[in-house]
Order: sequence, then structure tokens, then C-alpha cells
Amino acid sequence: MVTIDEVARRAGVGRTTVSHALSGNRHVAPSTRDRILAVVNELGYQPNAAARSLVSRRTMTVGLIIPLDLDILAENRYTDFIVGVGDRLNDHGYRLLCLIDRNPAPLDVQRLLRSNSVDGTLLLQVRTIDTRVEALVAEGRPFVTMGRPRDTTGIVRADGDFSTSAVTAVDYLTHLGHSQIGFVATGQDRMPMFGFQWYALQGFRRAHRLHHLPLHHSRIIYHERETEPSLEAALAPIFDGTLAVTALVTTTFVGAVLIMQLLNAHGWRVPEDISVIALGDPRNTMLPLPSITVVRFSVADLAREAVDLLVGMLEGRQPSRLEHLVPIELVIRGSTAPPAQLRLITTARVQTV
Amino acid sequence: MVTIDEVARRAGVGRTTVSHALSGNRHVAPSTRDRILAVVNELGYQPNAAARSLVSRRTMTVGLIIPLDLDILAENRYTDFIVGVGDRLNDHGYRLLCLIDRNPAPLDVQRLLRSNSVDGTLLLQVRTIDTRVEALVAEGRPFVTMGRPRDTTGIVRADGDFSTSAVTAVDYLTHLGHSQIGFVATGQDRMPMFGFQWYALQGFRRAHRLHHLPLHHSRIIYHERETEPSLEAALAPIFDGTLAVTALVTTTFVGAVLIMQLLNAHGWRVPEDISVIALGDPRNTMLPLPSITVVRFSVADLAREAVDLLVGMLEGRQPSRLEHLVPIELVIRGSTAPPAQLRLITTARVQTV
DNA sequence: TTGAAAGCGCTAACAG
DNA sequence: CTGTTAGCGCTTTCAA
Repeated sequence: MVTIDEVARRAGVGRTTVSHALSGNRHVAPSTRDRILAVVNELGYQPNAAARSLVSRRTMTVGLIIPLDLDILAENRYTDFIVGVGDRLNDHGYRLLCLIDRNPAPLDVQRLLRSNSVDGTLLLQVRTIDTRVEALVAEGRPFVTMGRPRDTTGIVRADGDFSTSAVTAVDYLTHLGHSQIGFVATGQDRMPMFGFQWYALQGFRRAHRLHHLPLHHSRIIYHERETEPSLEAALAPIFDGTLAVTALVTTTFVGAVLIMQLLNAHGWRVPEDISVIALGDPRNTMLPLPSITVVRFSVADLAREAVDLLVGMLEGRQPSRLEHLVPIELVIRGSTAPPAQLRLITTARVQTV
Repeated sequence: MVTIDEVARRAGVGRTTVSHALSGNRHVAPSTRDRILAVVNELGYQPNAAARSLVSRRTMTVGLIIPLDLDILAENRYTDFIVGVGDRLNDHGYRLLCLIDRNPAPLDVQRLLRSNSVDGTLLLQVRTIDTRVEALVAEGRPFVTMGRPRDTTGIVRADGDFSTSAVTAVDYLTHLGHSQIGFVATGQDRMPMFGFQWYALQGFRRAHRLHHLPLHHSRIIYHERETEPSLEAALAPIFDGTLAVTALVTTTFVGAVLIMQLLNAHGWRVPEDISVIALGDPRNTMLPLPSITVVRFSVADLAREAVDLLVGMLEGRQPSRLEHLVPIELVIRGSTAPPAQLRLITTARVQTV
């Protein structure tokens, strides 16, 4: 193993000079520096990360906390987040340490921070009420969430603008003539599980108020997990005719696909019998037929923004804002259409004329 | 920040005793140990990772090298690998450092290893000829590849059994009555780009020999990227009638989906006009209609095996074998059927009888 | 059963 | 412009 002393010896200088020649923290005579760099290149010297971080108190590493909810298909899209984060961290010269956890694990978060393994932390898949966020706050170290808990006090966060997403979805559906719209999310006891679903629900409610549409709570449909059986149970009121809806807003793209398969299995045609619109980023997901109308945002942009916020904090800059919301965009595809009875009327009219 | 000396002081012992009480490397009187652990708990002490690895020369961290080929949809499924690896590393008490790279980056690999940031390395998405593997070999540190390059000399590796996958696919297709089978892979100059495609091609060739089927090289179809335009160009001979095939073996599930969309767009029905069979793990991918017949294997098992091999090496155990192949399994779904003309004959017969 | 002391490789005062 | 020196927090000889 090549050490800084070895380089210094070969270059005929003190180790301080080598250190500064590499860090640029103080001026080194060009001739000396060239000699040092030549030796560094020749030996392939690379400063020992542990020694460096022990004394500098920085690891140049960021932790990404990834919860593992194996039956939640959202994991599908972790890649976009992980790759987006890693790629952007590279630009800033930081490394990426992934903490992948099966359990909620506030304790693992504590271990990670107290061992000084990372300078800062990013949090993925934030829940409406998230114990990991609390653990992070308690440690008092810089962190940024990708997604938002319900209570955002003092939290620096980047997220898709899910509230506006839901408003946009409802706007579009009402524009098509729908007024009985269902909202589907994972959750229990009238509380969505993930933060993005909570904010989407706020938007969903707000849109109903804006349009003076009545909204019965039964149209807010919770399912425990993003699995077929769980969704099947949650959607039962629709299939047995107890709940009347002409359109569904789903909070995930994967959920939309599952729901469409279920609808299909029960003999409902999309979009003829019921419209489906998804919120989220479908970039990496296969498009089933009919293709799904979606209010999307860029996960890559979200990742990039989160990293920039965190790195800024690590370099001592105050974040200019606590919250960054990535803009959303409505992509109209084949899973939405005017509700059945309206279409009939329209057809009749056209025939009349 | 709490240090070991602080703990020692509060517990009224020397720092050596604290160190051993925590590591278990030497016997500590139970009463002393309890006292120490109480203080540790009270203060939430966690040994500094840098200090520890500086002296112990171990980081308890494994590097995962993830290439970034943004237009290759295979990235879709990185999640399975990353999560599989991270989860298994947890079991062994190791951390996961992700090196996410846009470029081939043998240099980054060098930096990672020479800075002693990781004890060992895992490699993802191995190419048929892979410069990163060479860089890794040159460093002389433990590493395991997930996937195999063509030349496996001295490399410890875990992979899906793609050769057998391809044999199985051809077996099944010939069983259905096909004899003109195409093979689709990313690549150039008659060389598949990724190792798994190279091994699949070996199996594809072997199966033809076993079945005494002639195999013209034009049936091995290369496309530059896993994108629609690229595939469209590669499949042109099929669409313009120059190349006669009744079935296609694709080396990725995503490729199969794209191909089916293209076939559809050109008016070919699957499986009526042409059968499609995919190799790989479709766990996280949406099922389009018709659902795709696939020869699959478990990425989670692959990740687990790779981690176990690597950790074994890190703990000084010689790997019992250099190569571990995850078993494959044929899942028959809706994208395969007997070739068109055969079916007609069958139908005729039935009618005659 | 325990502690003192050395030193891992590096950065950054401090002193020339 | 450059070098000497003192640690960073820990593990591990070595000695008691």
C-alpha cells in the first residue's frame, strides 16, 4: 500500500507539501508540484479514505436510506432514485452509501450517523408519519427527504408536487364529464401510508372543493398493500355495485396497472366503463394496453434537487428554501374517456344532428 | 461526539477494556462488561468507523459497481440486484457502497480500491469483454462478478444459467414445432454486448446442434441499443420478408416487450404469427398482454450467492467454487404457440377426424 | 483480568 | 514557499 510518506520520500519533499499539492489548500511551487504529481501518478497513490476522514471529520459520503417493503411494488422504481442520486453525487465528488433495511430501523439510522460513516443522509419512500425522520431529526445532522412526511417542521425536502398532481387529475376528469371519482392509496384507518399519498389526497380534496363536487369518504379507497388480493378486497364495493364511481385516481403507476388487470378480470372495460388515471413517474415501467393516462414528474429531477440541497448544506450553505417541489405534467393516454352515460348522450346528439 | 475514552472514563476503566468489551476479542469480567455496556447505551456510543478501519484495515463495506447506460432499459431491474445485495450484506454485517458510473470507468474502480474505501467489490452488468473486470483483477483485491465476461480466468462469479436458459427455450420451441428461430441481443460485429447474452448465444447454438437444426447466422440478430428505433432497424429483415423466422428468443424481458410492441405495430400477431420467448427475471416488470413465456431465474438468489461468495473471501475462506449458476425455470405463458402452418394442419386433421 | 502506549495515514496548526 | 509536529479515535501488542 502506497502512503503519503512514500510519495513524499520519492519526491524529496515533506508530507505536508504532498498533502497540499493534492488538495490545493496552499500554494506549492509549480516545479515541486509537478514532481509530486509525477510520483503520485507513477505509484498510483490514492489517499487512504479512513485516515483522511478521521482527521478531516468528513467522509465525502452520503447515506441513502432505502426501506424494504418487499410486497410493495413501488420498489420497482427505486432504481430511478438510486441511480439519480448516485449520478448527481458523483458530480459533487461524493460517494453513495446505501442503507437497505427490511424494518423501519430508526436504530440503524442512528448507528450510521453516530459511527460517522456519512456526512449527510437522504431518505427514500417517506411515510406520512415516519419514525426514521424523527431519528434523523434527533441526530441533528444534515439530511434531506425525497418525499415528505405530513409534519414537515424543520425538514429540508424535495418531492414531486403530488397535491397539484391530484388537482390536475381531477380537473381533467371533471373536464371529461366525471363527477364520481375514486381515490386509491395504500393506508389504514383513513390515513394514507406514504407522504406522497397524503399530499395527493389533500389535492384530491381541494379539487373537489374547487369544483363544488361532493366527496363522500367511501370514495377514498385504502388498501393495505400494493398486491392483487389486497386491491381486490379494497375495490370490492365497486365490483359489487355498492360504490358508484366512473373514474379512479391511483397514487402509483404500478397500482394503476394492477387495478386495470382487476377491472378487466371483473369484466369492466377501461376506459369505456371506467377511467383510470395514475400519479407518478412511469418512466421505467412497461406500458400495458390500453396505455395509462398519468400525471407524471421526473424522478431524476427530484433526485438531483435533493442531492444539491444536501450537498449545499454539507458545504455550509443554508438551503435557500426548505421545500422543493418538482413540477408535474399531465400525459393523456388511453385509460381515460368521458363517462359511459355522457358518451351515449353525446352519440345520440351527433346522430340527431 | 462520544469517544471510547469518554466511555472508559465514565465506566471507570481503561479504553482497552471498553474496546474488548464491545468486540468480544478478549475476556472481560461480567460485572465490568455490564457497567461498560450500560454507559455505552446511556451515551449511545458508536465506534468511529474511520478510526476503526484505519487501524483494523477493514471497512466492513462492499462496493457495488453499477454502470450507467441510460438508454439500456436493463437498468429497470437494477433494483432487484441492489436490494438483493444490500439485504444480504446486512445479514453479514457489511455496508454497501454504490459506485454509479456513466462511463466504463476502470479508473474509478482503481480509486475506490486504492483509497481503501471497501474491502471487496461486486460487479453488475458484466460485458462480454469488460475493462472493469480487468481493472479489478489488476488491483488484486477480492471481487465477485454478477454475470460473467467471456473470459472467466481466475474470476469468482455468480450468474443466471443463461446457456441452459437458451437451450430450454429452443427445446420448448422445437417441441412446439418451430425450426426457424431467431435470437435477439444487443451487440455489434457479431459479438453480444453483455456476458449473459454471450452465454445465452452459446446455448442457442448448442441447442441447434443437439436438435440437428441448421442455424444460419442471419437469424442471430444484433441491435445496438435496447430502444425501439434500434430494434426496429434490427428486425427490418423480418418485417420486409427477407428473414423467415417463426419464433424469437430475446435475451431480456424488456426487449421482449419492445419487440412485441413492434411486431404488433407491423401487423404481426403474437403468438399466432410469431412466438416470442424471453430469458431473464421478469419479477418486477408489468405483464403486458399477451403475457410473455419466459425462462427465468431469481435475481435475489443470484445476489445472495454473490454476496456470500465475496464475504467468504473477505473472511479468508477460499471459495468452494469459482462459478455459481442460479438454476433456471421455464414459465409458459401466452406469447408462444405452434407455428402458423403447423397449426393449420392440426386443425385440418381434427376437422377430418 | 486489566491498562499503558504505540501507531494506523492523514491534515493542519505552527514555525521557519 | 516548505517542513516539523501534534493529534483524529481506535485496536492491539506488551506488560502487569
